[in-house]
Amino acid sequence: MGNLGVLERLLMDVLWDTGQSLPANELRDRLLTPAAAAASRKRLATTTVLTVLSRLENKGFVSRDRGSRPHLYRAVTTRAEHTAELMLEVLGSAPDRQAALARFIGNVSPQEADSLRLLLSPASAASDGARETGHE
Amino acid sequence: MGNLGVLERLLMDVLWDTGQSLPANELRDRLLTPAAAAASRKRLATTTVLTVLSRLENKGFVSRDRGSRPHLYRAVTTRAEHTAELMLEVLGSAPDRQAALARFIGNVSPQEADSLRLLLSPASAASDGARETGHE
DNA sequence: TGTAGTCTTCTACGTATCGTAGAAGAGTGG
DNA sequence: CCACTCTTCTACGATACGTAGAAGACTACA
Repeated sequence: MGNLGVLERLLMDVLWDTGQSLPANELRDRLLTPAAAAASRKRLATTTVLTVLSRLENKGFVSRDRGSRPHLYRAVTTRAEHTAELMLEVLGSAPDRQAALARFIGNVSPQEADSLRLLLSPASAASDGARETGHE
Repeated sequence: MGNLGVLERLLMDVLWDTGQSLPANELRDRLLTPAAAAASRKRLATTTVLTVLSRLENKGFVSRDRGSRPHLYRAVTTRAEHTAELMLEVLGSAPDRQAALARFIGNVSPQEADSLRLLLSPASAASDGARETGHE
């Protein structure tokens, strides 16, 4: 119980990219946008999108506003949260977390290593941490 | 192209736990060992194990010594490598890596944060890095 | 060297997930 | 109340995976 299919992920990416609540039709259209269309897609039926959105809702990735008439969908978490969660999940599934972390660190890019050092420095260690990195 | 099914993973865990090359039957038996049997499993047919091992071989997770008569199977990578690779893959799939890393750091346990600091400290920054953590 | 026993390969089936979408029902605006 | 839009239900094909039998390949011993 974690990962997403290709279309599911594509939709999440659209939702993540716009921070907004969008109706299914809008989402369908944005799947043709250069960003998403990288995966060379044709126009999908609206019902297809709705089906996938329902599945995403069940999985807890999307919430839906049933009040507005065309229902509005939005991502429940941010992409960063999702990514981090996945990483933690992977890490958690290893009995040898230390070793895994070592390997991980040994393979991130130097810039990322720098970021990590910064993020780990006492200054930024505020309990919640991780709020404003502001890139995107 | 990355992840493993439950049984596939169970087998990999057995292979990772023993560093050795093992024949299919031995692997079958070790699936009943407390460690693996946590997933409450009954004894599997040898062919089942062989099928899964073949699939793992195709996926590049396992290599097989066809020279020995009962073929011998061993893990191609270590679990730590695998875990790290997965983590990197997840991280790589995020356009906002910085933010993802920030979230990640914000949620690892304090001990792990310590480990990370250590791993990132100049002392251990030898190019290859990450070799001897020696835990397992 | 023939034969029993072991090991491997091939083939196959059931289930879950996911992409895909039509058909029919529910709600809304005029 | 009627046409149109939106949603829900149902469904089908593909793929991955757990599972294993049947048949063929190989080994070892008599």
